[in-house]
Amino acid sequence: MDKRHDMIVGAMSTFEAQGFRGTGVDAVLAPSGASTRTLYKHFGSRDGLVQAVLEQRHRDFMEQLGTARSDPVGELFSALERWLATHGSYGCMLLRARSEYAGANEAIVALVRRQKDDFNRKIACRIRAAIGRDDPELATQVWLLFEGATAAASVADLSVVGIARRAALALVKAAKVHAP
Amino acid sequence: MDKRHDMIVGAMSTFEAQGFRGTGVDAVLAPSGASTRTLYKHFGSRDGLVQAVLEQRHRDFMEQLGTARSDPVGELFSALERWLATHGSYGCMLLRARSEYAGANEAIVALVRRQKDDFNRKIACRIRAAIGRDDPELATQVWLLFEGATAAASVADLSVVGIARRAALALVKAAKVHAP
DNA sequence: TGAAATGTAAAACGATCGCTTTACATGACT
DNA sequence: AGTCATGTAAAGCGATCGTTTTACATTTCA
Repeated sequence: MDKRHDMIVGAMSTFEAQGFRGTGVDAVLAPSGASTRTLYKHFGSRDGLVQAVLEQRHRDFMEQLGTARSDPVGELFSALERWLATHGSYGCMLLRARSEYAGANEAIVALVRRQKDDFNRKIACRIRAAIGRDDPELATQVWLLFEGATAAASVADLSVVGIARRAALALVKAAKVHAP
Repeated sequence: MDKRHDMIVGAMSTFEAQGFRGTGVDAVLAPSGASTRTLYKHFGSRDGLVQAVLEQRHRDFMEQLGTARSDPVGELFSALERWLATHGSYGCMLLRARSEYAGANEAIVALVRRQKDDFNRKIACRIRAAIGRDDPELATQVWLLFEGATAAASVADLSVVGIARRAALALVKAAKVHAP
């Protein structure tokens, strides 16, 4: 049962650096040292492993965000900066998978959509903690800054995350002043 | 010389819908009806065609943005909405190519970085037109909203573009009030 | 007219793909 | 002790990959 996790972790780092469709199973299994036989025993297919990797990825990411505390929105971006510093900036793995498997594996496309909905619920929660009420448009704006910073960091330096953070906090502050 | 352009246009729509690495040359050439022989005569390799597609894409996109007029920043997002409505929402093709060819074709990675720098210069120009001075941080924030909306539209509906636009205009307005 | 340029159609190249199979090693648990 | 689960190693499956090649049709223009 431990090997399964090793394969997921190893495959995740390979997919991260090389993309999904352009990488063969041998390269995907190399980091964990697993044989192809074990791959098909555990996951049924290459795409099955990809799905497992994406599910693990989303769990890791959501966990790592922590819970809202003194600065619910700002800490969202602190978490992103920490994540990118340790994992590297390659763009959002979930969206990358979605775009590579569009028209080839609808289960993966649907999975990513659900994961992004999940993430949006978390952001809405942080907004409520920050301004004391729901504000769907503000939540979406913070989401866009978050996704924008994630994408931009792959072609610019990590300072874009702090810049996104200040934009988000400015929008939150403006929403806090004005009545609903 | 016309066939070359047909191949680029046809390949672009195939890459857009199916991604880059997961699509064979036959599928890429199908829309233009060109033979593989013509492909290698014009572009030397499959990757050569990919590069030509990306260059054409960037040109099309930058042209379509038009020139700053009454609302330099807001019109950036109007243009994005128009673009996504006609081309479909699959995420930024340039960033998608970058992430698929990372570790496999450094020329493509470098090309996309240059294209994004180019786009950032255009945004900085719009910011100057809007507030009468340079503001690099504000320009980056508008860029992040733009990239965020482009990415988000692939998993949410097109209304995210209007929401990004309002965030951008709010940030610009705040920058216009306060002194540098 | 006739050679050069530009195109399609189709077969075939070796390499690699995702996947299956056979054979064998290791521990764990009743 | 012996079975069962879990693993590696390695050969091989047919299919498909990017690319090259051969053969032939068409336009262009000196």
